[in-house]
Amino acid sequence: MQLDALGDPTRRAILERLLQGPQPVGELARNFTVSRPAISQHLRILKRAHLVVDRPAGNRRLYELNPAGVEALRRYFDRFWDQALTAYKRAAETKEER
Amino acid sequence: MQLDALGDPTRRAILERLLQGPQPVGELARNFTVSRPAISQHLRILKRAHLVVDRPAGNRRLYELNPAGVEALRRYFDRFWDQALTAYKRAAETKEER
DNA sequence: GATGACCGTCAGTGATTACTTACCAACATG
DNA sequence: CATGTTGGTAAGTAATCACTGACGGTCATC
Repeated sequence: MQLDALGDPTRRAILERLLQGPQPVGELARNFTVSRPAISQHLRILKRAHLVVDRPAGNRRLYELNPAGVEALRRYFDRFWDQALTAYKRAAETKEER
Repeated sequence: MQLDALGDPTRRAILERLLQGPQPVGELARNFTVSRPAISQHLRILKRAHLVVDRPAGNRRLYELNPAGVEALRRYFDRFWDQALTAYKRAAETKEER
C-alpha cells in the first residue's frame, strides 16, 4: 500500500522537498543528515509506492512527485472521511434514540 | 505525526473496521488473526495519533473513529495535493520553455 | 581513454516494532 | 462475595526496518 511508504518521517520530508519541483538524489541528500544511499533507498520505496517518478538527466537522475499517486491518496482519505462521518452520525443517532 | 500510525496494515484494517461504528476491543480482535493484546496496543497508538477515541461502556471499552483526526489527515492531503499539482505544472511549463 | 561526479545496490549492523504469554484490575452476574 | 468476562500493561522475543560503508556502473569533461 502507498501508506506503508508514508510511515517514515524521512520519506515524508523527501516528499515535501519534492513539492519544490524535480530534484536529483544528491541535491535531496544534501538536505538531510542521513547518507545518500539512505536517500536512494527511501526513493526506491517511494517509487514502488507510485508516489514519485524518476528519469535520467545526463549524469544525474531526477525525482519528482507523481501526481497520480498523490491524488490516489487524497481520494482515499476523501472517501474514508465521508464514510467516517456517516458512521459517526449514525452512531450519534443511535445513541439519541434511547 | 498521525501518519506514523498508518504505517501498519493491521492498524489500517482496524480503522476500516471502525467505519462500521463503535466497537469493543474483543469484538475487533475477533476479526484478526493476532491476539487481543496486540489489538490493544494498536489501539493505544491510534489513540495517541488522535485517530480514535474510546470510552468505557460497562464491562467493556468502546473505540470509535475520531472525526477530527480523520479530517486533519484529509486536509493534509488536500493541501499537499494542491501544492504537488502546482509544482507539477510549474515544472511542465519550465520544460516547455525550451 | 583517464578522471571525477553522480547514483544504485549489496552486506552487515543497530534500532524499532509487532507480537505472544502472563498477570492484574474493573465490572457484571449468579 | 465468588465466578466469568473484558481489557490494559509488562516482559521477552522475533522480525522488520533504517542506516552506513564499500563497491561498481554510467555519464561528462578534459
